[in-house]
Amino acid sequence: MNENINNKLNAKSIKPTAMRQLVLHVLAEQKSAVSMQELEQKFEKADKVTLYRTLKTFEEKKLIHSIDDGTGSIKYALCRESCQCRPEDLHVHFYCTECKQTYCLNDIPIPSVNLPVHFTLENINMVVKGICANCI
Amino acid sequence: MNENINNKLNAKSIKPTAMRQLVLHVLAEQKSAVSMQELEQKFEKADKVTLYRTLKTFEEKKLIHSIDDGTGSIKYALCRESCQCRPEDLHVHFYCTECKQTYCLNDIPIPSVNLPVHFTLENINMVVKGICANCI
DNA sequence: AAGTTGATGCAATTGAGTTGCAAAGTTGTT
DNA sequence: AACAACTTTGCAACTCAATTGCATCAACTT
Repeated sequence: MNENINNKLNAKSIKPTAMRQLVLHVLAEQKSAVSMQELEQKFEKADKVTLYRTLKTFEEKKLIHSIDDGTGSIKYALCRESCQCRPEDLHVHFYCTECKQTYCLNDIPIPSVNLPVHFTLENINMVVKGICANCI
Repeated sequence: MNENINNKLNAKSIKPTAMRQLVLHVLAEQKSAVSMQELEQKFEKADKVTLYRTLKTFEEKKLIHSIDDGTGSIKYALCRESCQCRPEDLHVHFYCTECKQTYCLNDIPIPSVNLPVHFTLENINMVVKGICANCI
């Protein structure tokens, strides 16, 4: 298993078990965010629950972030190195209604919103739906 | 039953059945968006499925809009008169982590996003999480 | 009044996410 | 190496919201 994988796990203080190395390896090669179900199918033998808990752990440790794109199944994608999952780290996500893929638009930060007085901000979710460049 | 209710139904060409009048009436008096479950509890006798289909109809006819606030249950709220549910009609939603209510920030339009080239926009969902003015 | 269409209500299903618990694996101590 | 303490994994079973099928009921048409 790639040395890089273990570095990433260690950097976020996640014990590098075989399962976790495998899951991280697969996540790292995705071009779009994946659901638990999709991830499950990428392994021969994979227990849904273990996968579920692995993703939970990764998310807690801010190695990945989850995206609720409104399709009913949550998608997961790697965080950038620098990401702390703070509001200012967040980016826009794009769901293509044609290829049904959810993409991280890492270069597009979520625009700031002027909330009404006395509203405080903790988090923002912004998902744009449309057709991606590949599907036009 | 209020004459206004029937006008609204007629305006969106929805047949004004007793059920629909009732549901619209309840929806109209809400200050925040409600889930199907919450709505169900506001009636003595209410069938979940009828409610479900009523809401679907209302949504199709653009009388209400649904909000996926990330809590796992979809919320519904009345559209404004002028609303066509086009991207430029959309507003930001706010989920308060304290009172667990989801509010339409009708006065805050969703900021425009510069998508990468060849991405086309159909729809945007933007939910801000935090604490609302009542809960501070 | 019969026929057509749409609305409603009940039962049952789907599908994603989640929990409980026991078995297997890992780590540290003697 | 042997043991205890803790963590991770895998199976079964459950929850909860959303959805479908189908039979019944209501309203409108000719």
